[in-house]
Amino acid sequence: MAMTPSMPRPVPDPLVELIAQRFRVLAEPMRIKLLDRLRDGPASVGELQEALSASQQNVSKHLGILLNAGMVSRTRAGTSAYYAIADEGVFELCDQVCGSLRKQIDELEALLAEGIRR
Amino acid sequence: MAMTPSMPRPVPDPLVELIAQRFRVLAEPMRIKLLDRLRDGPASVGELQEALSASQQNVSKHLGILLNAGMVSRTRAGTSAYYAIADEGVFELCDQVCGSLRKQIDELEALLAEGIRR
DNA sequence: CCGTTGTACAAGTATTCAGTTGTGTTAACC
DNA sequence: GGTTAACACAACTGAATACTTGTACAACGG
Repeated sequence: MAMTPSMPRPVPDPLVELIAQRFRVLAEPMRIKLLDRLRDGPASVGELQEALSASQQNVSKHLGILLNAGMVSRTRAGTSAYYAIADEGVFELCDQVCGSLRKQIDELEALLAEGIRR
Repeated sequence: MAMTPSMPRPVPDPLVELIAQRFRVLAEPMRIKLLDRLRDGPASVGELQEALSASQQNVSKHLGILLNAGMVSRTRAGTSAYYAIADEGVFELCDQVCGSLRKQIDELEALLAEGIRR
C-alpha cells in the first residue's frame, strides 16, 4: 500500500486541480501551526486561540478551512467546539517537506564550505 | 531514514514559514503540470509551452519559481534552456496527497452507499 | 429571564499572486 | 553586422484570499 496504484499519465486536469487545492490548504503558516498544535491532542477554539495568540475569528476561519478539507474533525461539547486531527497523513507530508528542506540546506552549507576553502 | 530526526515541538515560526512556502509552490495547477511533464525527462521551455498550451512567459515564470524552490534544475544549451527534476521527493508528496484524496473519496462513496440502502 | 461565554458567519479592507503585455538578452544563422 | 529565435525579466491588471471588525447564535450560570 505504498504507491497510488496506476496513476494516469499525464495526470488529468481535474485531478491536478484537486492536488493543487490540497497543497493550497497547507500553504498558510497559521494552518500549519494549528495542525502542529493539534498533534498534541484535540483542542477547543479558545485553547488554540491562546496557544497561537491569534484572534478568535481568524482561528475559527482557518479551522473551518481545515475541516472542509477533511484534515480535522469537529466535536461540539456545550458551547465549545473541539477540533482534532482527522488525517494523520498531513504530518507525513510535512516531514517529507522538512526532509527536502534539510537536504537543500545541507547542500548549501557544503557549497559554502567549499567556497571558503578555495 | 524515514523520519526527520528530532523535529522540535512546537515547530518554530521560521520553519513553519518555510514549510508553508514550500507547499505554496505546489499549490498551483500549472506548476503541478510542469513537474508532471518533466517526469518524462528534461524539456525545454518551448516543449513545455507546447505540451501545456500556455504562453512562453507564463511557463518561464513558473519554471523560475520551481527553480528558485530547488525543485527543478536548469541547463542552457544554445538559445534553449532545458529544465529537469532536481528533487524527486515532490512526486512522493503528490502520491501521498493522491492517497489521501482517494481515501476521502472512498469514505464518501461508502457513506453514499449506506445512505441509499436505508 | 438575562448576562456571560464560546463559536461561527458576513462585510470590508489590504495584500498577495497569477496571467498578460512589453521589452531586454543571448546565441545561432545568413 | 543584421536578423531571427528562444528565453527571462519587469510593470500592469485582475482575481483570490488573509485578516479585521461587527454581529448573530447557542449554551450555561446567576
